[in-house]
Amino acid sequence: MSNLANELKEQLKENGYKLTTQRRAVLDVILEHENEHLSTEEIYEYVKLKCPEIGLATVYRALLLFDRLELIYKLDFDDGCSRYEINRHKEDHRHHHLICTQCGSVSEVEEDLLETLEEEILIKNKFLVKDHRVKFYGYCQACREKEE
Amino acid sequence: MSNLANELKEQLKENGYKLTTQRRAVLDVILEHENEHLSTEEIYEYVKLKCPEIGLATVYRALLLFDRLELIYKLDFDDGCSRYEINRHKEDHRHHHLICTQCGSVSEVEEDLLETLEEEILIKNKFLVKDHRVKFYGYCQACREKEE
DNA sequence: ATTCATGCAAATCGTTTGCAACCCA
DNA sequence: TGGGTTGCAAACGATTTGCATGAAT
Repeated sequence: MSNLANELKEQLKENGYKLTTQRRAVLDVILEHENEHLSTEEIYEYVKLKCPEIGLATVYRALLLFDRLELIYKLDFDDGCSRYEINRHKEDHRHHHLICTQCGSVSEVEEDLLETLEEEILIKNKFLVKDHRVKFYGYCQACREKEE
Repeated sequence: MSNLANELKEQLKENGYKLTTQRRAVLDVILEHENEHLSTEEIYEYVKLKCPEIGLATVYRALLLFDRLELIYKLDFDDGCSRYEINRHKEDHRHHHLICTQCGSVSEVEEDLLETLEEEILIKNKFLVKDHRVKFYGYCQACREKEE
C-alpha cells in the first residue's frame, strides 16, 4: 500500500469511515490525473475502468467525503460542473489558476503574494483570513500567438 | 430616466436587443439591493413586486444577457445558486469578497493589490491577465468575538 | 409589420437521497 | 456480527428550452 493510501486510510479511520475499494479507486484516479482538474463525470468514467460496477452516486459520495476531510479541493471554472484537485495545502503548495477566456485552458501559478493583503484585511476589516481562492482570467500564450 | 437606465438602453441597442419593462425591472432590483449579492430566486421575488406577471425564466434570461453584456457579475459563494452584483469594473471599483465560513456572511474589500502578481504572471507564465476573482475565507469580526 | 421577448410548462442537467443488499472492521 | 457503504432508481433543485402569444422599434 502506497504512502498516500495509508494516509487516506488513516484520515478515514480517524473519522470513523471505512476504506473501501471504491474510495481507493476514486482517490487513485484523481492522483493519476493531477493538474487535469477532472470533473465528477470524468472521474466516474476513469473509475469505471477499474471498478466497472461502481455507481455515479458512489463517486459523488466519495468526492463529498474527501472534500469534507480536505483531501481534495473543489474547483469552479464556470463550466457548469464541479472539478477537483488534490489538496496540497498542508505542504504549502498553494497555487492559483489561470483561465484562458479564449480557449478555456486552465494552467497554474505557484505564486502566493497575498499575505500582505491578508494582513491589511485583518486590520481594516477585522476579518481573519484562513484561506483564499484566486482565479485569473485572460489570454494564454498560445492564443496570444495565434492572434498575431 | 436615470443615468444607468440610459446606459443600459444603449448597451442593449448596440447589440440589437430591446429595452423591455422586465429587463428594466430586473436591473432596477439589482441596483436597489447593492452589496446584497442577491440570488436569482431572490431577484425574482423582488421583481414580482413591480412586475407580478413576470416569469422566472424571464429573470434567468435577463440575467444571462446582462452577464454577457458585462453589466453584471455572476458570483459563486458555494451555496448552490448563482448570485449577482452590478459590474463596476469600468469605474475601477473592483473589490473582493470576504466569506465567513462560520456564519456565511459576505462582506467586501476595496483593495486591489494584485498588479505586481499579474506582472509576474505575464513574465513567468506568458499569460496576459485581464481580470481576476478573489475569495477570502475566514472568520468575520462578529464570529471571532462570539468565540471568546 | 417585423422581430425580438415573454410566460408557461415541459425538459434537462448536475447532484442528492431512500432503501435493500453488501462488505469492511 | 453490525454499522457504515454501495448500487440502483427515484427525487430534487437550479437552469434551460420550445412554443404560441405579446410587445418594442
